[in-house]
Amino acid sequence: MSEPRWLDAAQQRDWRAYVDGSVRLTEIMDRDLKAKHGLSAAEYEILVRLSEAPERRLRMAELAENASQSRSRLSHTCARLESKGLVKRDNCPNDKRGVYAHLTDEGFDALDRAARDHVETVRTFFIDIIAPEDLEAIGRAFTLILKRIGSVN
Amino acid sequence: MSEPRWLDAAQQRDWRAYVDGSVRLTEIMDRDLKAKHGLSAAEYEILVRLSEAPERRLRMAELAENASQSRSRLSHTCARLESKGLVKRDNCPNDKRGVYAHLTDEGFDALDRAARDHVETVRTFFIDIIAPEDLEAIGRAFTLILKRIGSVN
DNA sequence: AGAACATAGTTGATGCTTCAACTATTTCCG
DNA sequence: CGGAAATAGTTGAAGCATCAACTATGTTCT
Repeated sequence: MSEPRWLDAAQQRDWRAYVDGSVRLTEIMDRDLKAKHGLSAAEYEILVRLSEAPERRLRMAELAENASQSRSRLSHTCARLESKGLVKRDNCPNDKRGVYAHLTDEGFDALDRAARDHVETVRTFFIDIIAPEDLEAIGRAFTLILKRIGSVN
Repeated sequence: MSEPRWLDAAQQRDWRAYVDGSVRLTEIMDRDLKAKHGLSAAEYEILVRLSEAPERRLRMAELAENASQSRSRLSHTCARLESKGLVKRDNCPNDKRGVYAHLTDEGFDALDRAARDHVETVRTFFIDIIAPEDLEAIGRAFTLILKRIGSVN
């Protein structure tokens, strides 16, 4: 067991800023979405991904992947969304194990309303206060992180 | 109700990279900490903040603030940590409403062990793959976000 | 064909988070 | 002083996430 390679002062400062900032940012956005539209972040993310899919529908596994959720979590959340009438699930004709989740018209409208508020919050607490070149740096960094995580799983 | 100011393609790309990346990064780190040391991220964060405080103790409210947790959540999590013997709570002599949470020796050791693994994970998925100047950009950006959020509450 | 294995998705139990309500103490201010 | 309001912290209920177990179907290989 070798000595750990501790972070230097600058690394620690930046890492901490990220951890604290992202925790609080997430909290604000979740609360906002819930208060104004009754949607959890997980639900919102599912609606977004479905809205962008061809014919506004996706297989459960693909939806789980896109929304960065476990299949179990997706099943539960989808059940809730379905009971709200925002999503509907149908059997897949080709693969009898499969299920398509698709956005209902009502779901699309709910998403549209939520997204209009959401983008303002994203601007207020993220986009509009970060220098464009820093935003690019964030994009680069987290794309790398995603790649790194992908290569592990 | 005016038209929303939608994000342009680059902003959307960077924002999405951040959202997806941070969700998956958090997930990996939480899982790692839980598997190797039986600690949730919330528990770990509390131990860290206590370990850095003078005399390794803090008032509950201050600890909640430092660890970015609600007081309610802190109460629950502290109760769990206390039952594991990692933290102890005592009444505050000055303020009879107040409570000090302090790290036990056992808690300090548990944190030390966890931190040694944690720093490696942070390096593997964050520090070591991000260009230093991009890391600085992240530090700058999230410090601004924290300031922005702080000025709201 | 058919046995072994892999994949798709769901379910229920357990545990953590959130929210609102609550007690107790302290501060503020007429 | 003394009542109103603010602050500290806890609690229990309800909601959401995680985990392991499970059913059902599809794929592979001999």
